[in-house]
Amino acid sequence: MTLCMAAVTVDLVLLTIRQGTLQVLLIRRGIEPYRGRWALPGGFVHDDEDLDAAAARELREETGVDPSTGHFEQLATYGTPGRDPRGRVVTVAYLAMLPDLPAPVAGSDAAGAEWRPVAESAGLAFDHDRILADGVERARAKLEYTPLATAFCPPEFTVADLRGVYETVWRTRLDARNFHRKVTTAEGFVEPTGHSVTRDRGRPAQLFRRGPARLLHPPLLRPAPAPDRSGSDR
Amino acid sequence: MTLCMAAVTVDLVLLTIRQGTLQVLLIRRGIEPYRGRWALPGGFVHDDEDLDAAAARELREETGVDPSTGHFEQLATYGTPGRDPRGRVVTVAYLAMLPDLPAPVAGSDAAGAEWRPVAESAGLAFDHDRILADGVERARAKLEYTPLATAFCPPEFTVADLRGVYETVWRTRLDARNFHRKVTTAEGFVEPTGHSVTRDRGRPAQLFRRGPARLLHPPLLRPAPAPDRSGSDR
DNA sequence: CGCTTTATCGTCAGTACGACGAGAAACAAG
DNA sequence: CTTGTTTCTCGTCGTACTGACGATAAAGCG
Repeated sequence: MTLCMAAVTVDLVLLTIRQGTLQVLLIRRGIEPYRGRWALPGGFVHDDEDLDAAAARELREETGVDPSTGHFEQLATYGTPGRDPRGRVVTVAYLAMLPDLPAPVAGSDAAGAEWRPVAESAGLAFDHDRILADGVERARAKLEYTPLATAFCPPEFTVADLRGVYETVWRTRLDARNFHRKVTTAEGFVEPTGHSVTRDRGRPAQLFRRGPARLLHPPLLRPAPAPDRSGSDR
Repeated sequence: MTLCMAAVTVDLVLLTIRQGTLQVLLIRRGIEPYRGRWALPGGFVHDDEDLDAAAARELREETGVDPSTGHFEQLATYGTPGRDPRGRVVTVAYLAMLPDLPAPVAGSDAAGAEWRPVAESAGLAFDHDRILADGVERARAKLEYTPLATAFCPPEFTVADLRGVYETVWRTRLDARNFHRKVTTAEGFVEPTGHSVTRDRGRPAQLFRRGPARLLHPPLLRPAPAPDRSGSDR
């Protein structure tokens, strides 16, 4: 039995919503392999560094954002032989859902870090297409039974903002009135701040902040996910 | 930046239901560290071997079971420095939900492989307590919105068998009549075989097989998971 | 001041679910 | 063979939740 030693990296699927579209932070690779191609940000895990800590460090390095902003979780691990032509590399992917950052990609050490629409992100380096797809699918599913849509929002937001998150991530249109009822009556989903704002036009909207709930009971299900979906393992 | 090379292993959380309790396959360790303690089965990933393939191989080696039996998925990855006193070891954990195997632990190469109740499995080697807990929690959650409870059942089973799976894994009691309605009317959950069997006493029950659905719409929610649950990340 | 736009509240019917009654079909005991 | 017990299966009822959609409130615009 061969004992496998491998390089261990973390890759980040950083999702946010900008200009009404779901966007992911990508880096233009400056070196081979895949030079000039877009890739997910990531890097090697240090000796004596926890996986979560490595991912959090990369997040800070790439975006200057504190991991406590938004939501952060381990996604999955990818280690198919040959996924990196330089040798055996096992990567632990992390998924983050972040609000639209005012100072985007500030302290980034990677040259060409950029928010790019997920819909136009095919053709990434390595197996990052797959990792991104898995991350997006995870985010879609989590919106159903958790209040994590608020992770895409700033500290204070309106019901319409929150609805926009669902509509963007799910690529659906939701009824504003039913959504409003669901969100405001669900226990611990959002809490009113008392303030209100006027956006563009129309009646001013109440501002809310995140509530304490970690799960939605009952969940907020997607309209009709087609008669059957493919196996959602991994 | 230190480039981290690590040994990569796979660990298996193999769950089944035996004698009305949720059980996990454990191995009595014959060598240091943690000699004599129970641990999850697992082993090193071979060179040029995919992670999924390594997990499937271990499953076959430990149980003689084909991975297509039951359900099999990646759970999470654990790589905290010091989790293995021998050096940096990153382990990719896999979760399997298996029917009660007629020939249990047959081709097992590990000396003392044994099915043991999850409830009595505290004090495992390494961080396996945590991995097991994560696996059980994942299984509990998946029963809600997937038809994977059938993975614990043999090819043909009764509604009562299936209800037993839910009751055992959730440690709850469900109303037999409501459960029967839910299962038989949910699209693609189960399909009648036409046969029926008499178990101990009582009216004979219809036999079913797994249906084609991968998701339950709407889900089968647990009664009342306490007012609030802790963060369920990782 | 109407008109448009957005936010919020309300209504109504259909679906799903929890609680529970009742019949059907087996076995065991008398 | 009858009665009782057990388990499976079908129904009923009230409540909760959801989807469709009408109506009102409160802003900006011309």
